[in-house]
Amino acid sequence: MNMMTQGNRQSQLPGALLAASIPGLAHYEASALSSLIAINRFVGRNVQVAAEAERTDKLRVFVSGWAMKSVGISGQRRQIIGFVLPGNIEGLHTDFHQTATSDVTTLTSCEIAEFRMNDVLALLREFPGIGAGFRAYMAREAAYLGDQVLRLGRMTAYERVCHFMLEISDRQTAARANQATVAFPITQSIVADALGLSVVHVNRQVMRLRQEGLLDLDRKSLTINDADALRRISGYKSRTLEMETAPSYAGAAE
Amino acid sequence: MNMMTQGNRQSQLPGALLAASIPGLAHYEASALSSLIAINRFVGRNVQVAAEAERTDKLRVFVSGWAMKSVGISGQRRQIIGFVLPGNIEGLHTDFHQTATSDVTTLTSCEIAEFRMNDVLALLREFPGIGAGFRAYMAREAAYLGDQVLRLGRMTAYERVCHFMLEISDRQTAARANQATVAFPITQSIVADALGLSVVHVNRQVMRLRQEGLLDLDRKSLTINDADALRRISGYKSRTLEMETAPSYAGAAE
DNA sequence: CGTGAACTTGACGGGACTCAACGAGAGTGG
DNA sequence: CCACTCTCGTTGAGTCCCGTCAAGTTCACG
Repeated sequence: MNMMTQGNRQSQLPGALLAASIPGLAHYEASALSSLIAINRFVGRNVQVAAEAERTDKLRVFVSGWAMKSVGISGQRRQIIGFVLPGNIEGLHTDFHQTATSDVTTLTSCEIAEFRMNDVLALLREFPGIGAGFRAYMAREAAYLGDQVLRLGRMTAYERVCHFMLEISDRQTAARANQATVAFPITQSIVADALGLSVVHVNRQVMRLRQEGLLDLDRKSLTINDADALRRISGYKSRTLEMETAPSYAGAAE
Repeated sequence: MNMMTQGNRQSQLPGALLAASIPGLAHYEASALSSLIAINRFVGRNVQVAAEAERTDKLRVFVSGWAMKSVGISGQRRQIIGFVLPGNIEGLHTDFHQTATSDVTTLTSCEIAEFRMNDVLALLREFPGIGAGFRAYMAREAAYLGDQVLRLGRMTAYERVCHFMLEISDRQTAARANQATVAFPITQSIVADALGLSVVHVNRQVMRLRQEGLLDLDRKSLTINDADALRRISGYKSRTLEMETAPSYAGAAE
């Protein structure tokens, strides 16, 4: 079921990528992070990177590729908690025992920069502002989780798909200009497990949205044709815009 | 709709309560937190303590009483994201703009210790271990959110109610010995909004669980008669046990 | 061109929602 | 002390959204 790691190599500047993933850092904090040593792993599709309740001492940044966080339930059923996209950090959400609270599995082949958690923690003692950045990052992840709860709890299948597509688009166009087409390297079966729906029903909603001309979707990419309509249907609110242009959290505290 | 604050007074030691809410702190870190100044507010039932997208500079600890975090959707519908119980911290999950990502509304009359966020942040620069404690606390909250996603996504109504009741019981008996009866000051309508079900259907599940003898429930308290059966039905895993007895996160990093 | 995974469509059944009515308890005011 | 009111809990009947089952199609890839 699982392919193994395909190769390791020393990266040029994974620390800089980590710093770039955390908005609101001061220059000296970012450069301190850049000095961290990491190992870049290249793993194939469908590889379990972390397991629930498994102790870990790694902090990972996804250089490229997608992954999912999921929990199994009673053997057959599976719920996807969230997705890890390029530039996202994984491994922050460990408890006091440094154990993960969900499985993490790659959905595509991925390049993953792995930091030693102890290195990161050592840096945190010297630069508290980095810790503030981590907390803000975790707060945003919690906001995504809140959106996921909202979708699953009180939305119809149609609304869920609209809301989900907007989030996927949003998270990829955060920094760049608003572009209609983004990567979409996941199957409808994955979408179904994320939205708490059956594959069949997800497909019905996608077909409907296609026929209405609101979006185009294939195995590789997603194109939003009418973002306003999708927002009207689902009540989607962006979580990224307000983050990326933020002032320094640490600085504001002075 | 909202009653106003009923009174303020200077508290004796709210900082100690804050420290106690964060497991894994060293003695000197806990005593540093204890020195923080707070204002204890007494608010009535159904008071909105914080609003989504509203800027806040407060960190709150609930001394007594329950509250809920919720988001509204298209006017009528409402989804409850999670609950705030006595001893819980609210206000950590703000983004870089220090804005909340959900509404917080009291479900009972509450005593709330309010800290100035800037005071807390200043302390964090001196004691990085406290920041680690906050991150671990946020990780646990994220785990609760993950459980919420699991309930809403892939569980039947019957399973959701079982899982939810176990969590409510668990979060109140964390430190104390396993007791069967815990406080339950919320209506079935609130449970419905948390579990993404209709009030009617929640009631049907509760009635069934009563008739099966698995639990007793009234407007004030919840009694778990057969925790094993409920766990078997819902696949519930405790999030508290592993936290409360944890070693120091900061210490482990040395 | 063969094979498997993913997508698509139809038919059918069931779990959960809605509507509706009634009962029970708590708080209020006369 | 007792009507009155309001919220909450409870139960039944009917409906619908969505899951399941099943079959067929398309596409990528060797």
